[in-house]
Amino acid sequence: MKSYHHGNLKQELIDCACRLCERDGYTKLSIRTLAKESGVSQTAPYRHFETKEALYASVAQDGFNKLSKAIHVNVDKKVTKKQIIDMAIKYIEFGLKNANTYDLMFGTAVGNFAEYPELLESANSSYENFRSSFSQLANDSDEVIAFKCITLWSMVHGLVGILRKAQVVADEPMVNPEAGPMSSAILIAGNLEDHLDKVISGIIEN
Amino acid sequence: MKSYHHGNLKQELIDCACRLCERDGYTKLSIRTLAKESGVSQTAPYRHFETKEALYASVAQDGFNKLSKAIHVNVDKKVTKKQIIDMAIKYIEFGLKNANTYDLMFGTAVGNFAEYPELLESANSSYENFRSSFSQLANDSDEVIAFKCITLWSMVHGLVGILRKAQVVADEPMVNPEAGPMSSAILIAGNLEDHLDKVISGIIEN
DNA sequence: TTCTAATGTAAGCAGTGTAAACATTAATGT
DNA sequence: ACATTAATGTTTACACTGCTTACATTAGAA
Repeated sequence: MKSYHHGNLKQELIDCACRLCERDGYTKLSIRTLAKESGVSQTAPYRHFETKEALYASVAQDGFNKLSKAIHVNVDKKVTKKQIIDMAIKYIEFGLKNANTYDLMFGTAVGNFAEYPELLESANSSYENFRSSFSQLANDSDEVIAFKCITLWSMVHGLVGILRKAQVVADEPMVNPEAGPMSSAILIAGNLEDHLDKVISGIIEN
Repeated sequence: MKSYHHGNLKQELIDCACRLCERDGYTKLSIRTLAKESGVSQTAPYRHFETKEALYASVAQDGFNKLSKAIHVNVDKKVTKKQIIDMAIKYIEFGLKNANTYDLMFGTAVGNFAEYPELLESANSSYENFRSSFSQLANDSDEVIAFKCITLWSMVHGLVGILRKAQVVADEPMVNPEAGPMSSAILIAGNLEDHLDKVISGIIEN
């Protein structure tokens, strides 16, 4: 005996979309299957998401919230370099374990975050905790800290992208493991903490 | 008086796809419009590309070839740090000016490069020139050089991604320019050479 | 010159995002 | 308490997509 109104459709759609996006990649997600999965007509989702991009935005937002939790550091106590290294590791792990969601967060599927204020808010706040943690490490001006943060973030963000490609190629036994940049990337993956220690030290001491 | 056979369809499809992918993003590209553009039936492209992904692979390969040219450095003469900085700038410029193609090269649209040997070859060779240039800068072991290369590449690659997001957000006047990481990224963009000098020096001297 | 492989076409399937018109119900104002 | 309105659902339909299958044409090898 189900009622005409679902009651909690929007959230169920988001949850379902998060699951499917992460499992199959956002490209494979269709609004129709999503609706079917929630036992609702094909076009019902359009009452809650104007376009598919808006749905993506919600999934991405959820991703940023999860990322925030994953890398969070208590900034009330003095933050150590080790904590920043740990943060970087957690970030990379998040990117690798939630690869498909990560695409949605940092790819082009959602063109302009400013069109989705909640998404922008979540994205910014996941960065803010990182920035304020990092700022405790050195006595730099705000501007210098901003530079260093972007540098570190770029590197870690770039590593996620490269390590993912490396994994794919490495899983393919046809490929000569000596060739190309990917084998080097694999090296780093096996030695992540040491590597990040060096790099982060380099950035801090500029 | 046009003949039944096109004569040069494959190359024309690739060229056209490159143009359209860069203009509108690869998501917007359809095989049908591509066929129409080349004055050929809808299914003709399938004689040259088994799937759409195979077509993407060709576009990506073309992208890597162009990237190689854009960042190429003569390794016969002694390579200087300034040349590496220049290389990084050229790389970033390429990523920003050919943003949509860059997506295809480094995103997930082409899942496994190993399935497209020519693409893998082009991708690897664009990295190889960078690596052999960089290796002239310091007297490190191959392994240390590999680490440093990946570090620098990650950072530059990450910067492309972040600067792109920053541009989008910055072009949207609704957004408070003081908020979030993107305004910091913009700072870096305006001061790219200095920034890269510092970072690259840091990586070299580890 | 014949045969075959390469390359083109036509028709059609199953699936997509989304718009428009309509149905049902929850919320609200009197 | 009841009428009205807004929110949320359904049906139908359009234009588009990637891709398959069966068939047509032609270039190049035997």
